[in-house]
Amino acid sequence: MEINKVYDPSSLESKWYSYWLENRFFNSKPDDREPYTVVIPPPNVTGVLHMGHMLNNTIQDVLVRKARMEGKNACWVPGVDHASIATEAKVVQKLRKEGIKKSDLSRKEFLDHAWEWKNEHGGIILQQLKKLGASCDWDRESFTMDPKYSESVMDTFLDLYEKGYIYRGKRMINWDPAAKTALSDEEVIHKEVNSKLYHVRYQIAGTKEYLTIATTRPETILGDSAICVHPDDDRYKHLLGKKAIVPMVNREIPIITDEYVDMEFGTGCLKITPAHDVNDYDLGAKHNLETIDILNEDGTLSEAAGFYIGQDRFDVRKKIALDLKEIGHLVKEEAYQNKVGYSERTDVPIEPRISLQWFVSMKKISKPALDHVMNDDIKFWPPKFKNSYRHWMENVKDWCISRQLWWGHQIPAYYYGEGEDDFVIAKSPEEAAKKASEKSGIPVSPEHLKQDEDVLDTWFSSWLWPISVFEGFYSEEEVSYYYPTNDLVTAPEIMFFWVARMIIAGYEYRNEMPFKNVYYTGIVRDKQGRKMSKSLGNSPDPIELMKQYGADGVRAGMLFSSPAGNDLLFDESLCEQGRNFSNKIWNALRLVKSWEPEQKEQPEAAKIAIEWMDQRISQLLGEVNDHYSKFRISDVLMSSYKFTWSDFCSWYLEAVKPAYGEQIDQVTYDAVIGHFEKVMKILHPLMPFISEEIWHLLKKRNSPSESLTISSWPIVGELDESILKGFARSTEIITSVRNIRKQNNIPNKEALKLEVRGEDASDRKFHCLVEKLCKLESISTVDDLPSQAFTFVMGSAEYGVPFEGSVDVAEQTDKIKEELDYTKGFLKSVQKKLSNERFVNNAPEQVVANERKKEADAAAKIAVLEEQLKGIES
RNA sequence: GGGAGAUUAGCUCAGCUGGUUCAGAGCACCUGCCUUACAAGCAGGGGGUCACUGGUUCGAAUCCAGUAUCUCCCA
Repeated sequence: MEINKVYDPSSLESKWYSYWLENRFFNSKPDDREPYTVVIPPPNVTGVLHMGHMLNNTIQDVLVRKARMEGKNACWVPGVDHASIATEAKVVQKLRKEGIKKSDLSRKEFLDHAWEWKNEHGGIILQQLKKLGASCDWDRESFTMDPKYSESVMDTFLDLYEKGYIYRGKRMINWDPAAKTALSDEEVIHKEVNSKLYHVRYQIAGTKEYLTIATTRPETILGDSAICVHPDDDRYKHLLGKKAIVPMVNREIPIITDEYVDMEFGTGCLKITPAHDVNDYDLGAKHNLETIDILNEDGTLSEAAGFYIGQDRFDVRKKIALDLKEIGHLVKEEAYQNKVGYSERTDVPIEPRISLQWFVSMKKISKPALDHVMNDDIKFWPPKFKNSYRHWMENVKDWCISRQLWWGHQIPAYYYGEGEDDFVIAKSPEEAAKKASEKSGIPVSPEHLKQDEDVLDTWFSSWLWPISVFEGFYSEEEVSYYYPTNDLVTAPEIMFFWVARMIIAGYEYRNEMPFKNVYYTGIVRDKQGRKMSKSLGNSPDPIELMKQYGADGVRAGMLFSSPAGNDLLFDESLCEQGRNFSNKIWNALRLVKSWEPEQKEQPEAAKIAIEWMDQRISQLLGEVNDHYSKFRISDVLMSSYKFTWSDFCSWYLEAVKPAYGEQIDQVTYDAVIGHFEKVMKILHPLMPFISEEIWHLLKKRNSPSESLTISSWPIVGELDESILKGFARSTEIITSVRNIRKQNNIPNKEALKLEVRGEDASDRKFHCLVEKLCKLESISTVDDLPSQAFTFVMGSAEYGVPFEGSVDVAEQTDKIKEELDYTKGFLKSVQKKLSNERFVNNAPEQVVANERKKEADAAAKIAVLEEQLKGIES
């Protein structure tokens, strides 16, 4: 059979992916096997595949494929979330291009457009994941706005409202003036920015005196309702009870005291704008201050401001500074660094704003979620994230869940009157009418009800993900089998947004954890350590990468340097390394397939190599299984990589390789195929495509049921250390002999002899290997090594390669002396330790015994070297 | 401002309860090789006061304290 010299993944990958799908290897139904469940962190429906997804989904696929091979009923549920803000923005933008304004559309018309967009362009990312080899059960694809899913969101809202966890209230919230919606605290990103501190003076009413405040947001003085100083601040004691006059608007506001004020900061005078600052809001409530909302929802100034009406807040900031200067109220401006909240989605500065919103009261409902993580019922990998989780949970704030958007789950609140409390929560207008009639005491018909215009935060639906994807609110059939899921693989960035809330929902609705393990991946950064982002343009296109290096190559590339929770400095050369690895495996196959076995005697070297390979695979499996159990996926890859390249290819295949022109014997051939199969099994979760391809080339497989994807994970056998040690020793001898060849320019073709003195009998078993891999004519045991020889010492055994012609005596002597010096120094340090009574008395017996062995070994080696030296010099 | 973590070879990182896994791996680098699977390769090789300063100990990369630098999270 002709096999290409270079591995070409392009056609093979699509072939195998289709094959897997056709044979429904990824589909799962409850049965009597142990389930292994993973729910995908649903990407944003507007999303396209980026490197973060690649890392995250590679890891999930590795875990899922391994579990599948272990005989578990593996179920990986794919899907996307509806991403209220992002999708709505996308649709608005698209409509604008078509000349349609959102404000000209009815809610229904807008949603029709949105659904059209979703059906045409939404969820591209799921298609892209197939290129990566993701073994999801695609029949289970979920969307957070599917009918059943939506119903569970409504029911949850209803339930939590009835339990008293959901309330409606006027609060200070984070307002996104671009998206014109409220946001939760988690959707605000605090960034350090260079801004200015404006010092503005206010006249004291009825005097010629002034006081000066410092603010980064001078436009908000139009909404000031007090000046606050520290009660102990002697500078201002005489002003208490007086009033200050707000510049420009000339409003008189009280001067009050509160210990909240930091006397050291600025001038020690704090202006209070309850409508536009969280802390000021609290102070305002405490001191019963007027709240003057000077901003419109789009961030322009409102009528209440009195000036600059309709102008943008940032334009006004510049203008008011000039105008204040003009009237002599701007004392100074200084450069200042402070943190400003930005919208996670639209990246505009957030405005704190008071508004009527819906909230989930978090304190009580989140208690079990804190406890079960802290006691490791749910394990975090790496565990260091428990700290920040606890911190967040212990200081959890109420969750603002209403969004002033249309795309999403419309809040099931129905208003029947103008009063703040004139509403009911219901699943349908009919039900609402019934409830409203009861509540108000007057008959209300559905037509008279007005449903809340707002939709729910997207996370209010995705927190139900591990339950709702199995329709767990309506049927036990699937959820009782698949829930709790096993492993969640996600980014630490959404620990609060999502992970914490899923845990809360899990305990609230199933009284059980949603997953047993949470594996936090690192962030994919570029070589310079910068986060990969669209705006920086420093992220490669994953699809292009896969074209270039093969999906397996990219998967390996992602895993090479991704210890759990550590950021990954991505470099394309890692994918290149992955591709090279694919090619290495491919060529190992070419070698094996070039053999045509025949009935003949098995060489001794092959027999021993096979024995060793059995052991080595068992040893590797032990390591790999251990790494998996600790979610050390990059170590799984590294162990498998080194094993395959070095042990399997460089040592094993070379050891069993028939001599040129000869054929291999059947027994060895069968063993090699068997080992190759095991290697493919071990590599399969990491590199599914090439391993499946090779699996089918190694042997004719008669039916899809014999595919690698659904084959069984190999069993770890009993370890025989003597074989592993013996082989390791023989590789050292081989390396030494090769070294002699190299240093003395002895061509490979020239057969050499090796003479040995003082070797253990057990080592002779491996002589045939040494002979073969060093191209030796013979190995013989002698009493004295010839003087004309290149020599080396291992332990107390001495090896020599006899050499015709003259040996450079001086060079040989130097070499031996160097080694002798080192060994003597080593012996001295060991003896020093052993002569220390406190060491001998305090150290564990085993440690002391080890030191004694070191001493004996070193002494023996010194004896050999000294004798050698004598031999040469004589 | 509060908290968490990191600092080991040129780069990316292992190194568990202190002692033969103690100074490691992969990549990069250097030197030889177009050796009949693979130059996307083979064989060999050189690189590190384990950030710094003290302490505990018979013994410290490992434990403790402080210092410096960096990263992240929260307010």
